[in-house]
Amino acid sequence: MIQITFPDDSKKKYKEGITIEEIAGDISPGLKKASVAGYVNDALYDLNRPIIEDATIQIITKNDKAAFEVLNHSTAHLLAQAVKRLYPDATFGVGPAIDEGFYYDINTESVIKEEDLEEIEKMMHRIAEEQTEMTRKELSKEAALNLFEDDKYKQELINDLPEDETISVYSQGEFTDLCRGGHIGYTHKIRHFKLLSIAGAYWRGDSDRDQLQRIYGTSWFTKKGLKKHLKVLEERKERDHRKLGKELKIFHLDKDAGQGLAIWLPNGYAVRKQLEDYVYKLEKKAGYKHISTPALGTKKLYEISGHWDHYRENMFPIMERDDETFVLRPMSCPHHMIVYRSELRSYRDLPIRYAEIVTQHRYEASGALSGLERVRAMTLTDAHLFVRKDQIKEEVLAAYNLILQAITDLKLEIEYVELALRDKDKGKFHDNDKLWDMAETTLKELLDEENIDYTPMTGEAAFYGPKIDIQVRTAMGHVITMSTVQLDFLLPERFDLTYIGSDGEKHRPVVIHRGLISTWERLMSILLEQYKGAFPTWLAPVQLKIIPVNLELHSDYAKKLNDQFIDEDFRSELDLREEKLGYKIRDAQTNKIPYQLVVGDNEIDANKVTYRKYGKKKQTTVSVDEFIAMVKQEIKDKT
RNA sequence: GCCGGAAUAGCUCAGCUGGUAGAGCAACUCACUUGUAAUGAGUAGGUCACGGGUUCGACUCCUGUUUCCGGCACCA
Repeated sequence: MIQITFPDDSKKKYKEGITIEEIAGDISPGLKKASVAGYVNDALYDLNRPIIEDATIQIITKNDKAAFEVLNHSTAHLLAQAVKRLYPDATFGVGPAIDEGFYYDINTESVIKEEDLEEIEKMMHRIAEEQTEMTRKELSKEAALNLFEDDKYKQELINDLPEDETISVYSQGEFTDLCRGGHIGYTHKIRHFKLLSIAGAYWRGDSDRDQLQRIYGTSWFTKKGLKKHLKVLEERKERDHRKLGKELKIFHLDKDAGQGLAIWLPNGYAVRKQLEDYVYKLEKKAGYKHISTPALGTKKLYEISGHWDHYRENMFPIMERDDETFVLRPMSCPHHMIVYRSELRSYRDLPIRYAEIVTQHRYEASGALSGLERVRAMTLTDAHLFVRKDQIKEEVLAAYNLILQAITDLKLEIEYVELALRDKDKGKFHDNDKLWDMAETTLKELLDEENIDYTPMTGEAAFYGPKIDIQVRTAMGHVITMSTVQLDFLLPERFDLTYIGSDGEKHRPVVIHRGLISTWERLMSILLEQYKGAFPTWLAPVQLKIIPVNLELHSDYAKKLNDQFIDEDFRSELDLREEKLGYKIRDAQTNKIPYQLVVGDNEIDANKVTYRKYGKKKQTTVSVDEFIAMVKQEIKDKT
């Protein structure tokens, strides 16, 4: 007999070899049905894995977060078994559960197509109906290597396992897979799933190695859950910034203009201008000075900065004219170093904060380009802060808080904060260990002191230094970098930047690179998805649309209002087209204009307006002055 | 860049196994002159992404290129 301790500290004796499923069944039939797996002394156990010693257990039920992972991981195994039946030559890479489902990487001579997924799915259902048990077996490394002797991927995985790690395999029917486990025990418990897509993926994420075929899918405990998720996927497409950007005439991409080279249309530029003005004001208040430097610079400038050595592959090819070689700038830091260097600086001058609206060009891999999210020409307000060492923390923190301010004002949410560190084994980082350690330690300390949760990311640093990256999740579910604060001890060295200290000696300043809210391109993609194209009034390309009920009778009043609104700095437009009222109203609504004003006799008589807020049915009649005050307040509040 | 898919009117899409293209919306014309999501009638609009091939004949089949889409790698 063994003693099982439950989360509430109650204890009960069971025969050795009892499973989570049996214990759940002992408590209640309902719990048995809802149980998915369990934690046994904090280790994830399959539903049907025998427990052989005294243990504290916790039953995972369908509603627990871990349950979804277990189910999806098990579904990945089911997928692999089905694929193996249909494609006997198939070998497998990894097949984990992910946020919203699972995938499995497959190597086969056959090319699996989108249309084949249906057949694979059918086979999965058939296997599930066979009601096979998923059983665990632990074995020695030697035995494991033997078992997978025809599978180079599994061999590699086994050889890379730590020596003390237990090697386990899971079998269901004829199919056996290397796996750490945490399974649902029986194939027939997997019922509501869908295969979603097929894509290429490099073995172990290494572009120099094999490319496998990756099948993505999602698996749920109920039909309703699956259906709901599929609907979410559908709805995401509706807020795709590429679709909204076209519908609302925000931007245009044209292959004759060049791939990844986005064109801002009037509506898009109207929004961007508001953002530019907003950021300018924010920076001015925070003590930044704005400058302007060229998009073109000498190759030498980028050799000094180190970009030529470390970033060349992301740069457009050089241009030669007379005896000079030029490059299109991918970043603005080198120019800002030059600006700093242009005068003699005193310790009293620091911190110096330079900001610039910069258009930069980067040669991004063609396959990476996507709408406004990844482009080859991008504009942002970039900034570099030149500080003394004793000012680092204060200035990094101030920059971080400025970022928080912008993210809050834009109603965005931070997904998580990354601390990007270097990987000493990778060559892409400059090699001054002392500077690196100093920079990394400083940032870590700061984040800890401020109680900011962060995820360390080894190898993700910029070549010149570590960075704090602020990640947001797009409506499409992608996590992307929104803002960044980077600490740089290298460029001051390379440009020989100095200031005169209180001791009369030359000292080295430190540079903080700061990206506030990404580039206008990326920000626009995020905002379009965030707002579903319905911009808040302060950003909307057109804020007010005035529609006269009758063109002959009410146009004069509409024009008068429009003039007045434009004098108030509102972005107001008149709709004087010879169309029906209903048509114009629909047009204003489909263009997601915040305020739609219909004016007729009632309004003229009382010098009032009747407005309808976008998305709302309610009509409100107020005096013109009241309306102006209300909209002004709303713009001010950024709501 | 890599793996897979796609490309038909300004936009969204139909077009079965080869017989040179169609709808809705938008545009234009005419009539209608309107109180909160599409007035009606008509007109025009296409080297079916581009190049090469197979064929009596190619939007359709083969092939190359370009761009876009789903991922991977890369990244703001």
